[in-house]
Amino acid sequence: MTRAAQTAKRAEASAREPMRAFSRSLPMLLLRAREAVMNRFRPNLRDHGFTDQQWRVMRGLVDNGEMQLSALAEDCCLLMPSLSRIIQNLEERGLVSRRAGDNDQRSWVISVTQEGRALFESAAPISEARYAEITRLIGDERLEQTYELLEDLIRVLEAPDADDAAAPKPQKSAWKTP
Amino acid sequence: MTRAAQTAKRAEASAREPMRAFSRSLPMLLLRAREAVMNRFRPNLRDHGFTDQQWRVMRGLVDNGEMQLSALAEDCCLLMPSLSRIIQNLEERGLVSRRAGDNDQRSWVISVTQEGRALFESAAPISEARYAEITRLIGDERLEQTYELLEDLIRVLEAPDADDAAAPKPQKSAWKTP
DNA sequence: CCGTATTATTTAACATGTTAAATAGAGTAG
DNA sequence: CTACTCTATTTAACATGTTAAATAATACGG
Repeated sequence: MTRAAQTAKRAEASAREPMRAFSRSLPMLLLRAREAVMNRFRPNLRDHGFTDQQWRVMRGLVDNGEMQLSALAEDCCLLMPSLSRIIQNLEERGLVSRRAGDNDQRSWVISVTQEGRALFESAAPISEARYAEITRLIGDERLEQTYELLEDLIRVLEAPDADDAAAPKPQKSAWKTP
Repeated sequence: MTRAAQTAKRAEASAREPMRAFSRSLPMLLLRAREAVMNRFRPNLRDHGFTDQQWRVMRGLVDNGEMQLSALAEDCCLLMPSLSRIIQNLEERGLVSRRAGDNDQRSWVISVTQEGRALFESAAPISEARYAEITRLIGDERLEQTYELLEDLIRVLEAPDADDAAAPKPQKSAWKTP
């Protein structure tokens, strides 16, 4: 049976079955896949003194230059309370610095220091090599398919349903019932 | 340009570029995809008093019946220290119980209590409905493709490389250099 | 200009992730 | 049987995830 035929057969079967087996459910597969990927990067990150999240922050800042905290949180997929602590940590280690926002005294703008950039650059080549290794193991074409499916998945699920099933955020100026 | 052609073009390009943009890298896409999926389930889980991980444990136990702690950890993708605390919590709430292993007094065997099963079953239908909703939004065929790609990804990355790049675990009876 | 609502960030409290060390039972060579 | 080694689980310590509340600055209607 071809792969396409297998896919079609399962798609047909999915209408009948109550829920996919736990270990093979979409949430578990995404969790295991991410763990499998991160396990390829972690030894290098740890060797350079970074947690996963600290590395995401450094990477975001190096890629984008100085950023406001809330934008950095969005970019790194971190909640503000987590990012707040992470920045404090990185700041104490002299890897990032902050300045007040230009037009808004509530906001902070974060950037990497020279030391931060140097440490990042000492770790980055091995991370790139790991990424190339992963690409080689999966194959370019299959990896591209994976990118596209995941981006579609994110786009579809982050958009609110027509019937508001996912508890949509209230709009900025919510009208009140008269 | 067809989707396949786009895929091929990007695959060709990937050999040149140093690393995919941070926000669209495989680790970030997997993280965002999982968050997007879990956000569909969380409101229901919280309504019933479960964290993500507590729900995984309950689901694993209901699916598989009583399980040894270490097997449960593997099944739920949890580290033993985390699972140890989670079981203590669920035990205090009367949702699971433990007994000593049959042949090994070090091990514990965990099972859901009647109350645990009842609470699980009160939350499960809405979770199933959410899964069906996600399936509808993505489409059966694309979801099946996603399952296959993720399972491949996990299988390939969890297998140790030929050159042991991912720090393979030492075998049970490691021979010593003579 | 004032009072109020809104927004950016931080803090608090508890659950989990992560790594190392501690505990205790099981297995094994001698 | 004893000493040594492994193995299953727990504890400890610190970082992050998550939710609610606190702070402080901004925006806005009147």
